[in-house]
Amino acid sequence: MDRRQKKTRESIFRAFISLLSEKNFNKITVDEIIQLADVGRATFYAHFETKDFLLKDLCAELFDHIFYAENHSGHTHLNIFQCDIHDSVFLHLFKHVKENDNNVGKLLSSNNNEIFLEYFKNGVRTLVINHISDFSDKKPSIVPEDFWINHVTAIFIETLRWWLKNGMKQSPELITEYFLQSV
Amino acid sequence: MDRRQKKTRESIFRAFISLLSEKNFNKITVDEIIQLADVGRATFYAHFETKDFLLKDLCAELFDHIFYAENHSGHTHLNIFQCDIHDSVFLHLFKHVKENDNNVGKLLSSNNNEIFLEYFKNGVRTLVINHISDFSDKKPSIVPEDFWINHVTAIFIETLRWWLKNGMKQSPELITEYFLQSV
DNA sequence: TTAATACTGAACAATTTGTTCAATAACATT
DNA sequence: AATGTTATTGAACAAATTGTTCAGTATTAA
Repeated sequence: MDRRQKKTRESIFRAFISLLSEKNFNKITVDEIIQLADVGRATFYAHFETKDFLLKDLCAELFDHIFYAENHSGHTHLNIFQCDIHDSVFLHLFKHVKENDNNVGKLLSSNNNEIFLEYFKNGVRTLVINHISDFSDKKPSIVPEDFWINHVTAIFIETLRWWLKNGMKQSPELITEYFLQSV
Repeated sequence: MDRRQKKTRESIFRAFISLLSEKNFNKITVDEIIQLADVGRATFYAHFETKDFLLKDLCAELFDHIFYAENHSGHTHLNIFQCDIHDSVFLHLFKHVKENDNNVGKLLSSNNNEIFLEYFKNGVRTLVINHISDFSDKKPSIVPEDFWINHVTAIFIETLRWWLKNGMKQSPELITEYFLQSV
């Protein structure tokens, strides 16, 4: 990719994240973004069709490298499995968020944009589906499988949000314990 | 309240709910609302400062009579306790939503507006706090009290959303069982 | 009947959005 | 270093939307 394109794109993302952390998505104007990013108006629209697409692209940028990756044969798989095999994937995810807290954390805790949360939720859901057998001994027999997947996903998300809201005081290991115990 | 005011207000709410069920809050224009509600532009702004306030007022309209009520001495209390004492409050809440599914249900299942969900969540949270002792025997000892309140609240909300998303096929009694068992 | 109040609808300025275009700058390649 | 390609710029533009104003009309409560 052309160096200019990359710089513009990153500059817009940076500005956008900064604005998102202090105000609601719907209150942010394109003018604010391009002024903070210091790019021309036409440039913005050359990169992103609308503000909605900007948000969607940002989601992809932030999450895809955590959740998904492509191997050489073009298949998509869960990228998170490639990391340290000794951690549970959930502990691993908590660590990811903590390391990256200027971006993912900031956005997940500012309860602004469903699109963002929705995107993240889908990633976690995929993860949960792949690990649902770890929780099957805790599943009450009367609830349907689909309910249970939803349930575990929601608990993970809410644990994460609680952690972020309270300033990530606990270690990722302890939070993982909270998560696992409360399922 | 003047009969005209009441009619106008209700007409706007009706139109707004109808629009909310088919498109995102941010995509709805004031023009669409007043055309569907069949009221003048100036009238709309005489009732609601902005579209945001309209949403907030709608939340109050739909939820306050479920969650809160004022007694004659002016104190606010949980209205839900006044209903059938034999039901658990949670079963009761599921019933409320089912009866009112053209409004509350429609809006909660269309994952559009955080303001709406946030408002609802606060009501549920108050409820959970008042009943947290019912769940204390299930609470893992390592998690903090505040975490646990969050957790139970989230499970209730997610159970409700799952139920709505799947067309409320289960009875309120069964869903309450799902909820209680998965805590 | 009357006085107060709510509604109307059109007109208005101010913001915001998304597009266009010609000029300029940065880039990759030879 | 020269060249052709591509990205960026900034200004100008129409269209859509917001929120306000006001004089005229209709409804209400008493």
